[in-house]
Amino acid sequence: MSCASEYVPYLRTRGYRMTRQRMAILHVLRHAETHLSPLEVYKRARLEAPSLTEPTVYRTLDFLSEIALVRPSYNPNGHLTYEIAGNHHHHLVCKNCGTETEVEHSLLESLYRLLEMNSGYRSINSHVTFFGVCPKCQNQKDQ
Amino acid sequence: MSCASEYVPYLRTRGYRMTRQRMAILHVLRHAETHLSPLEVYKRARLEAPSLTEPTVYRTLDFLSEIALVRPSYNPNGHLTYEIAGNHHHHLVCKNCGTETEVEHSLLESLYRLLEMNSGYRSINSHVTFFGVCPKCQNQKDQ
DNA sequence: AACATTATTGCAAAAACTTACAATAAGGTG
DNA sequence: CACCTTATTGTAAGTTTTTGCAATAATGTT
Repeated sequence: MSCASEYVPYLRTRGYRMTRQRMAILHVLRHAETHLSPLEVYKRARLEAPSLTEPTVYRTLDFLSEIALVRPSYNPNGHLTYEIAGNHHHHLVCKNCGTETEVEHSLLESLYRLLEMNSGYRSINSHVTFFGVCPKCQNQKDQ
Repeated sequence: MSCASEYVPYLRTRGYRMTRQRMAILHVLRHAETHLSPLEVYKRARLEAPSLTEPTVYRTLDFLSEIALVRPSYNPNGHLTYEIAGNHHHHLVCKNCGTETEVEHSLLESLYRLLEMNSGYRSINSHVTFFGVCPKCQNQKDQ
């Protein structure tokens, strides 16, 4: 019985079903220390659910993002990667070396409220990835 | 003589070359009223530069982003689209209908400075796309 | 204007991602 | 437990994006 079975009621109450494939994918994401690309997810989840195919991985990641069980974000190459939803944070990635830092959501909270007031939009809750140059790479350029 | 020739010195001083293909792509972006997908850029620029190929479009858009002549951003489907760089703004896109609103960069300026102070990162200048629900779609749900 | 250097392109193929649709199986009901 | 409904998957094929490398052409130099 996988640790992912705790998501069953969450799906059930929304009219969705738990499947071996979703179980495997959620399990992989829960135990990943970092963001994973769809291909990475596929490789790992296939071990648990051998019939799993790539289209299903793409669809499932998209679906799980939709219902907020996983959080998508863009890597420096502009490709989507995924991580399990949990502590709400954003990412700051070094343009040069790719090093990642987490950004507390609280830092963005007031900006989101401001955007909502200015634009009339609601429910702004996107995960955002910022790019900059990290301290280490700054020093290298100084030399 | 295309309007894009004014970019020649910008490229030249950085050690890059102006080509018919880059000219065509810059021209297309300058006259586009909105973001364009690589395919759209390809279709339009090909009229000006018949030998143009898709790989070149992808490479050129990436290159022009790199040197800040065009600004990339993500559409609601997560695909990259491009627009000519100019007035510095971000985008707020409706999750539901896709309507786009511009967000003044000044609203983000202080956040960027805050991020830099907290993280030690520098040169945070990413274009960001936010997603929310626009006023029109909010009303539809109320009914 | 011819030549040299090398940035840039086109080509061909691979890799990544998406879609349509028929087959499968999750979970509710009798 | 057998049956029904329909959410979900696999298959096969399409589209989009990326890559390696040889051919091309933009610019500086003579």
